[in-house]
Amino acid sequence: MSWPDPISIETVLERSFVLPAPFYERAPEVVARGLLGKIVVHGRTAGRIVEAEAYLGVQDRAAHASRGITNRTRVLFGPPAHAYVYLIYGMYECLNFVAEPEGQAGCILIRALEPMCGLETMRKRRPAARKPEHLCSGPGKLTLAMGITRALNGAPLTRGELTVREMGGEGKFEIAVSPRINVTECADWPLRFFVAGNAFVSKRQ
DNA sequence: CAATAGATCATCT
DNA sequence: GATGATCTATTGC
Repeated sequence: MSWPDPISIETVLERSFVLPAPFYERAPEVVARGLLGKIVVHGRTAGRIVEAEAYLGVQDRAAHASRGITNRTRVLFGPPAHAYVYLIYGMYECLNFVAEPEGQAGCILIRALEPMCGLETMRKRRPAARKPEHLCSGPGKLTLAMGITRALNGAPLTRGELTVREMGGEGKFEIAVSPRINVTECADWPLRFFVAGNAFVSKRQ
């Protein structure tokens, strides 16, 4: 039993373009919505974003940025279109994209991907996954499957080994909204966005 | 199916 | 020294 790629990495690279930096230079909730359907590429693995959460600046007590600038949160206050990767619960890494103009904090947590390329590589990295739907259906899962680590903290998303792309021919899809998962502060803010009905999101909808 | 315990550590108080 | 933007295995229905 093998899990074939729905599309080859070569085709993805040919038919897509890298999202330009100004795309990220907006409010996190706007960027989060816009990121749904876009493609994260790292090496020969790629996945379509189907779930993302917005984290705002100082006014959002659930956001790391609410504590101000520290060693960890420095990149959150830096220029947009860069990766913010941190360790959570001592075991897993979470991938975020920095939003807002430089000097202003805000980011988007990528919570789930629909795997497109490198499924077999992902499966080797995540033996516990029994179906493709389990490969990237959570923030800790997708970083493992894609091979993304803190070494990429602060890396640009517009060039280099980690990029985010848009591919034409994307059909329309419905966007659903809910409160963010596992946050205790600002727990009722509707800042989680996902593709309605998609089987690859992290929790039941 | 749902609920829960345990693993494990950088970060900030 | 307490606390997580989590995942998995296990238990119990």
